[in-house]
Amino acid sequence: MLKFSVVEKDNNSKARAGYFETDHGTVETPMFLPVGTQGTVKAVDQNYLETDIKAQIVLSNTYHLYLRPGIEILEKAGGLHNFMNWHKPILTDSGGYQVFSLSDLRKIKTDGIEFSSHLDGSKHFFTPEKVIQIQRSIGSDLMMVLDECVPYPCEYEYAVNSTKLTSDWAILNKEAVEKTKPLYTQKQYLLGIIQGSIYKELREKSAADLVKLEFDGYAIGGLAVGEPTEMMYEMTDFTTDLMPENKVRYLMGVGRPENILESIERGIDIFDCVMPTRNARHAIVFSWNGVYSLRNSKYKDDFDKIDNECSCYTCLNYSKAYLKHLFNAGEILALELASIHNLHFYLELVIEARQQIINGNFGDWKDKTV
RNA sequence: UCCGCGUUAGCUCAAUGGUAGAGCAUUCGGCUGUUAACCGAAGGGUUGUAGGUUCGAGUCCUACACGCGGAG
Repeated sequence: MLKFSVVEKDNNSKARAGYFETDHGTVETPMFLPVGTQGTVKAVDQNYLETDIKAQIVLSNTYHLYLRPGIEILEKAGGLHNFMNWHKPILTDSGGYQVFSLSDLRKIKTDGIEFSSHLDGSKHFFTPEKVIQIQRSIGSDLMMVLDECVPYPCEYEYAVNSTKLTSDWAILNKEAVEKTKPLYTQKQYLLGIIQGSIYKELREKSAADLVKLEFDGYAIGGLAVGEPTEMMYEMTDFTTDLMPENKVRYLMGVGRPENILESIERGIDIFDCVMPTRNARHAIVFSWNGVYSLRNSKYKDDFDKIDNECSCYTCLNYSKAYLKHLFNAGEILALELASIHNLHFYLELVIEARQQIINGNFGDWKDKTV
């Protein structure tokens, strides 16, 4: 069982500072997971992730790694940690999100999901058992159950059936983990995913079904898929009350800096999102002074750093004008430098949030920051 | 000097005599468990100049200017 400890609780909200331990190290919460779908956080070398960005854990993806390079290569490499030379914890998503994002290429059946590979059109069938088996081959420290991430809006009738499917699969995921063993030396834990779209009674049912199964931690899935932000906050707030206090809580796919702080306040411990990396590649940078686009012409002769308070590699060495030039010229260094900065900012944000919770000042700090 | 080809958006180029467009560039948006170094929108034109033919000319005719190639 994954041991999650709460270090300090906020007096005025559900925010909490804690940590959990894996065989690849401790993760202090609240924490943000850089997204490394294909065994790489796009445009950022593992060395920067560890030393400059101070990432404590990264997320990777079962579906993508299964298609390429494939489980045979991953096993030959001795697992993903060895393969990508990353020595800290890895969490793998199951492919449930690809049910949502590759909706034209898949068919959902009662016992699993049929995918047409987006790479070569070949057919693949994902079941809860199969997804656990692949995550064994990957060797992720934290595995995710196979679920269905439904779009927004979602008809009630569809959400009822989908939530039941995710609950049924949760049982099979759990059994598959109990029936199999890790291929490598590290322990592997399994997190359940609470679904239910925007319907509170379905979130309640989903949470109840999953809590019974005693997962190592619990995620909220199916949010940040297009619903209004207030609705996302409300569902998060509602759902964290249904989740065990002594298990890590993961809000999948969220989000913007303000979404993360608001969700910490509502009791979430870990987050992942493509936003800092994808937006970096699209010339959008985050800072303590807000978000801005290095595409804008006003930065062409702005020789200040992206953020005067930032201590990241990019800000220590380069100006906005230079970054803008690199983006305009289509130079790949732009993608790397902006990604390093954004991830550094996201990590600093959650690390600072943790410190503020411990100091008993989270609420005031959050209000000033958002 | 003659012959041929060419001249259309900032650039490279489209457009059977019938509402002048595209790509790139520029400017501005959007990205939330990555099919995304991606996607979208906007601005931008006396079609080299001056005439002519025609209901109508970027398109046909004449002259001139400029560029490229060839001949002498």
